[in-house]
Amino acid sequence: MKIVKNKNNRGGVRLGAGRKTGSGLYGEETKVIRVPRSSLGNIKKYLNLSRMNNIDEISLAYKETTYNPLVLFEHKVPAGFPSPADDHVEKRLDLNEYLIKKSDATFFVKIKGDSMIDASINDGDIVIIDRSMQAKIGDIVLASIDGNFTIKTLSKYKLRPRLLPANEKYKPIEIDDNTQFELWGVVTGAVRKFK
Amino acid sequence: MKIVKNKNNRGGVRLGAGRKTGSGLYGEETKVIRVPRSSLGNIKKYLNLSRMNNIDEISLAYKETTYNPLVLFEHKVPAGFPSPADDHVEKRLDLNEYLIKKSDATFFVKIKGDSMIDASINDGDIVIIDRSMQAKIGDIVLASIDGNFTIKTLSKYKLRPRLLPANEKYKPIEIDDNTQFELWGVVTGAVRKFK
DNA sequence: CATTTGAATATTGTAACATTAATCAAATAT
DNA sequence: ATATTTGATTAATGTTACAATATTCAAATG
Repeated sequence: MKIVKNKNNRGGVRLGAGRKTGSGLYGEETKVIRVPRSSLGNIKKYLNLSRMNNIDEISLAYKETTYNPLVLFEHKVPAGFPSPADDHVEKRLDLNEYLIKKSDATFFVKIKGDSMIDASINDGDIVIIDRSMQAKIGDIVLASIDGNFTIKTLSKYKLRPRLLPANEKYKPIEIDDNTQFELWGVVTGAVRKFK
Repeated sequence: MKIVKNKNNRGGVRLGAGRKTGSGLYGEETKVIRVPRSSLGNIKKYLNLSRMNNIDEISLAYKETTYNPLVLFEHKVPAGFPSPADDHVEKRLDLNEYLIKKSDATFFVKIKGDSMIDASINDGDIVIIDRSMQAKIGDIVLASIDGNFTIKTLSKYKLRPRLLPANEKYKPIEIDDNTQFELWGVVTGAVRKFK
């Protein structure tokens, strides 16, 4: 047997050596989960998404509508506008009820960017999406194109789907056989907070 | 030591016994993957949604754009926005909660006309009004002018209040001593229904 | 013939492990 | 002096292992 002595004698114990926390792919803690094989591709693709286009974040609809009775005046209010304190003219409105049909199939997406500005959907708005609804031509939809999420108007061009941004600055997106195209749901409403 | 004999003598080796493949949650093979913690909630939600919704296809009659839902990911969570990333508890967004601060002082008005179109408030929208809030210059307010109600941006001109429409077609409304002017509240949000 | 029961086996969440990657400062080279 | 090389060190990551659970079957029982 031959004992090989190291040519080099470098390195050694060093204080504070080693990889730093947060130096990983995600820069944060990770967890192990088990997922169905058919979803693996989508999930990995999602994890690899570098940018999100005009989607900021997402959340689910509240399950039980907290019926929060409030007054609604709907009209052109001529002279003699009724006081909101007058309870005989009031209509009650639950925003959840008004804006959400199927809460199980509904979720929210916060909008980033100005690509839907002509449809009065602005940066910071939250749009309401129904996943169970059939998308028709002309509907505003949430879709993913080659891994990027976007909210656009669904249209048709030469027998293929096409996505139209509601802002002249942007071009329509054509879908061909080489385009990964997935429809996530139909935008049924939008809310905005001023204050 | 005491030897306990089983009262029962059932069961035993049986051919073909045991759980069947495909009897699991997803009905298919699963795999284990590691994902960043902030994505956990959305991935789980995605897995839930795709399980309970067997949506098949986009309604465009044209073939192979199969509905293959993808995961949305959430990056930043502003204050007050519930985080779907919470491990077990699936938090949901309550629109009433999100848009209304003081329900006692809040009421709704349905918008007619296009005078606020530049503020992305359109005909048919419902705006949310807080009566208890102190109106500041720049706020969108509900006011009555000589008995007519209107929604405009509050501004100031020569020490007097002035109401600005958010549409170039319309002129600012000046308030003088002969004008009946009353502030009814501050517009804190708006909702719109597409479908 | 219906019900009870324990064996059998897939499922599923999590822990453990091995491999890879990143980081540091001493040792060496220039 | 300054730059480069190097191995120790430690986090990150993908995979396997494992324990607990859920499901299914048919023999034993009533």
